[in-house]
Amino acid sequence: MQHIPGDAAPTEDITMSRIQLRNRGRILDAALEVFSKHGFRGATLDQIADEAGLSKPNILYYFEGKEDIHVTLLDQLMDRWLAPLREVDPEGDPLEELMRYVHRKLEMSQEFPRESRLFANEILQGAPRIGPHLKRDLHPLVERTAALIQRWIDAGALAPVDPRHLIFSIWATTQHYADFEAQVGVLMDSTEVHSGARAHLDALFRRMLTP
Amino acid sequence: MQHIPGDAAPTEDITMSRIQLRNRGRILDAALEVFSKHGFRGATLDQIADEAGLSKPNILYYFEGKEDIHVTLLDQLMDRWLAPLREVDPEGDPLEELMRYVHRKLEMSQEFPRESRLFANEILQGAPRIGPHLKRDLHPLVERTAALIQRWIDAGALAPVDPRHLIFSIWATTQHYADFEAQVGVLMDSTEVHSGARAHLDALFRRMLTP
DNA sequence: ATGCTTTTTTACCAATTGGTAAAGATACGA
DNA sequence: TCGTATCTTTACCAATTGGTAAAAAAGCAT
Repeated sequence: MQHIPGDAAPTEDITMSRIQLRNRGRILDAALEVFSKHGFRGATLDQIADEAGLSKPNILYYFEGKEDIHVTLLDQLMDRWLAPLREVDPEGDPLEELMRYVHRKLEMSQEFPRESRLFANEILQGAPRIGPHLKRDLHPLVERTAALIQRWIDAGALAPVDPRHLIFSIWATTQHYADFEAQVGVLMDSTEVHSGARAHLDALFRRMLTP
Repeated sequence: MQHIPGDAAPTEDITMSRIQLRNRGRILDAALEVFSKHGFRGATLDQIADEAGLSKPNILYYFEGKEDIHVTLLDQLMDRWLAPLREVDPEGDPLEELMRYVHRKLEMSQEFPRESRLFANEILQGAPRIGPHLKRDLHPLVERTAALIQRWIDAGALAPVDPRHLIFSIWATTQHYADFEAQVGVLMDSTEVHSGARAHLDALFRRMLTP
């Protein structure tokens, strides 16, 4: 009688049946596919329903609406996306910690290109739905990391760099391989992209950061 | 009697009246605004008409349809976008030529953020309309430039880099400031973005490329 | 002014969109 | 196996979408 799925669940899932778990999963995966390809406004519920193998009304049984699906997707994404930055260890070797971050970001771009594109789409369109999220979660995390990098620089463990711009450059170069895949694919044989990118970005940032 | 504007003009404008020139300009500018914000599928003719200060049917008097506007915009853009790469001078000083390219790309990202986002949107969505254009125009240009860079490296004038990945990194880092402006704006005071980016990218690529 | 062309508006479509109501089918515990 | 709660389908909407037909209004050369 309760009909949890779509209803604005205040505390979110108290319990979810196996069917609910499976279908919500299918829907979110289908939505990731469609949203990452066409952006929020360009995606349609029909496309998502088709991709998920469910009827449109059935999808609206599990989610309150198109926006609900999109927001759920972005929320889930944020955690996974910020994790590598959180794992930068203040106690580790500065250069190796940052290089590990570069490599993890590149691997994520290669392993989760749809997620990268979903995020890119949202930011491109002015971050209308994820904006507050960025301010609340991303901003303090970047501040903390920038301060850490600055301390490392002051200690002489890294070459002097603007920490925030460095972070931007890492994001830009790694995500480029996912977000601009259609362009990269035209210009390079896709077999050599992976290893080539790894070696190149390693050299680029190692040279930049070695004192 | 001829009604040139929207009609599939084979050789394009033979002559265009002042009104045609003005209104086509207005429409393309409005369309750039809307397409760059919402992508092709997310943009509507009504929005474009509104932004242009013209009625929807009037817009369809000047262009064959939504797609025609989009393609026209992308065609115009490609020339401007590829110009800096074309201007890399094989006779100039290798390092300074590439640094000049970096700075020009960054300036374009700052001066024409809408164009950058229009392009990013198109690529993100798999380059459905500009794909052939990329293969025909961009690919040979990149090949040529990559070969030039390789020659410079072989001559010992540049540090050894994968030329294509270097080009990707330049594109990624410079366009990031336009395409991800919504994110950059959350993380940095917008007054320091411009000069900071310039100094940072100069250091990044100079360090990377200096033999 | 006149007659012609170019431009703009008004009044429409047919298709697609996100979303709903309610009946029907299915699972599942007692 | 029965009853209840969960899940799914069918049959719809109202709003928006890209686009058209045709009349009305400007321009403009003579």
